[in-house]
Amino acid sequence: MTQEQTDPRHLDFWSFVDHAITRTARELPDVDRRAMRLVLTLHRAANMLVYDLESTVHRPRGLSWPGFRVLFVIWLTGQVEAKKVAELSGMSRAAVSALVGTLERDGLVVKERAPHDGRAVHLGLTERGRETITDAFSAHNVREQEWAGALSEDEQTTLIALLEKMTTRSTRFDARRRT
Amino acid sequence: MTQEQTDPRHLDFWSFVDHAITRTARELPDVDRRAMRLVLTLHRAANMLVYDLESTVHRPRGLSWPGFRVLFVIWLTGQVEAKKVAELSGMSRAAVSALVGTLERDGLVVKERAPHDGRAVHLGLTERGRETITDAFSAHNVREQEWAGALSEDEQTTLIALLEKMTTRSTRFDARRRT
DNA sequence: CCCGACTAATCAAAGCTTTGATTAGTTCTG
DNA sequence: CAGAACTAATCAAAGCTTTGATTAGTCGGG
Repeated sequence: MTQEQTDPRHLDFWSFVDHAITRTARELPDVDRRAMRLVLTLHRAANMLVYDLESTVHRPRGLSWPGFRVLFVIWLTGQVEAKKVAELSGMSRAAVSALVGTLERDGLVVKERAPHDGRAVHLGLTERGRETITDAFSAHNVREQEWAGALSEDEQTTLIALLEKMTTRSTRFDARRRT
Repeated sequence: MTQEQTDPRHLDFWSFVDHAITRTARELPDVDRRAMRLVLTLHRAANMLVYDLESTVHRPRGLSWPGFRVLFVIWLTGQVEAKKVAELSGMSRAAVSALVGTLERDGLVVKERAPHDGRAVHLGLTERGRETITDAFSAHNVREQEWAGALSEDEQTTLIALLEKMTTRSTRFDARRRT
């Protein structure tokens, strides 16, 4: 019932995925190892990337990662409804609402009632918001290039295509999305 | 200075990446579009995957995504120090400490002082913890297979290889990692 | 033996996220 | 035109995350 335990002391961040797959397959023989490795690897890659970008680029500029994302969306769309920002950034409306609170307090975003709909709020950047996002995005892209540079251009193109294929096909089995 | 704004109302979650790249390249001509697309696509894929797994598999079983990850690591390693769990799961020690608090309260994890080091805490699963993680992981893997099934086996293998290459090479430019 | 350096865990404060309820404003329908 | 149905935003409560400080225990050198 209880699995035999090997000594975990030799494990580290890098060897953990292999260990996890081997051991899980022993416990649960029906497991699809390839799918398991795919999800573990994808999750880990995204986490590392975000942690690195946030700590080297955004926090030093006083932005959080979600704050950067919201600012980025508003920068690219101009005046937008908060609802749209939530949809485009993949966040919940409540999260955007809270986030805009701090961005407004920090003088990066302005909020005003929409002219033809008393419920909606239109968001826009302040001058300082614009300066912040262009500076942050430039540094962000430099760092992105370091990450992408681990792969050849063809490899990058392939990776993008595979990720896009996986996400667009996820609608076929009704993957849950934020509404 | 201020960019001309197109009407953002026609934009949606799927078209946003293309729009973002086109518009950013217009504003900041030096941007590397491929690197930009890579990071946007990777981040989005990982988010969709986690959101789907968490809402269809884990929340219905009373687990959060981070809670699942911690339980998973303890399941695979047996008795471990909290520090090791943090290292293997890629979380901070403080996060693990807080998370273990709720997992212990929910009767899934037990905490005991390490025999030969009065500072360390050893973590283990309760019987209920073991039942919970095996049930959750089985459902988790079924769902993973749906995601992976969007790609052929060769494509899955390629995707895994590219992600691994990118993450292992990230050490070459000193990507920040949690310590 | 004891002091200083180190290390494990936890705490504290601030911020972000989630779901579900609430408030306010709009639109459809009879 | 009034009420019902709907929609945008916000609030509330609970949980997770981060960094930096604190507490407690270990260990090596003088």
